[in-house]
Amino acid sequence: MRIGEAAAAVGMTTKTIRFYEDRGLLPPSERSANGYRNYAQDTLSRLEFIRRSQIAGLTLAQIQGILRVRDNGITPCSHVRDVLGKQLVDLDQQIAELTALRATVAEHYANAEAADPECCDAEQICSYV
Amino acid sequence: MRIGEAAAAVGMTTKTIRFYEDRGLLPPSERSANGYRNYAQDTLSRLEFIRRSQIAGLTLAQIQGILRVRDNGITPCSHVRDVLGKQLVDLDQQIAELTALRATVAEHYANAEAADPECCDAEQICSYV
DNA sequence: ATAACCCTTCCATCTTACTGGAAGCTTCCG
DNA sequence: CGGAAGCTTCCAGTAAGATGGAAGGGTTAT
Repeated sequence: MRIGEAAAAVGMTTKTIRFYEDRGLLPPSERSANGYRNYAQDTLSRLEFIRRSQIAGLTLAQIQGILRVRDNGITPCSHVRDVLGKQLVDLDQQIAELTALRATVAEHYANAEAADPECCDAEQICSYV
Repeated sequence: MRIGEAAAAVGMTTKTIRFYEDRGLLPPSERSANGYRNYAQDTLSRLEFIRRSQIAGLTLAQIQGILRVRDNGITPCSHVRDVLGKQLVDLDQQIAELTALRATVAEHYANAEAADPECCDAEQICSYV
């Protein structure tokens, strides 16, 4: 199947598929006599895997790591488990940081709501931040 | 005071200060006869305001908006309140998204921990993602 | 045959907030 | 006087993940 057909099948653009090939997430594809890329079913599975992984918040670099393991003939299970574990830790940290930031901003906001409009001293630009 | 001195006083680099000027967060500064930038105290306050705002998670574009209001001679209180309110809404949404993502990843992770290492079917690359 | 697509490569652009470096002044210290 | 800082401008590059377009050629349906 040609690139446009593959793209339509998985809901990506041809641009994106070429980009993935360029970035090494897809192996260089077979070409037809006219130079067109020629894809088999397994490429669709691979593209769908990439999408599922992205939905799980993995970066293309992490996805590439998993695919490389698989391409070396090893079942990537334990590698995937590690990546997911690290992702959980990262997410927890991001959530904690955002939550702390939210608290800070909420405090500033409460001050800004409570205070007098003539509050702001020109010298410090704004006393609420 | 020259740019290096100002930078040291607020803990930024000279590069950053020039960058802020370039982006319009600082007005074009006065120059000494030799062409060097020459700063007064109020620039330090402004730089510190920028930093405080960044710690509150505001973007340079938002900060610039606040500074523009102040530079027009208006106390930016209500504008700041609006920006902070929007920031709170944004943060809540980001936190909600990350929390949902975390739940998804945790589920994948739990599956990956529970299953058989021979789980992965080559066709779908990995059944845990 | 001609329009309407599809394909190729390569290069540029987007966002954010800087950072690094080159080439060339000025100033300070000994 | 010499060398080390410090200053100037301008240009390029970073992460991430695409997206857009130009220039050129192939394919298909009518």
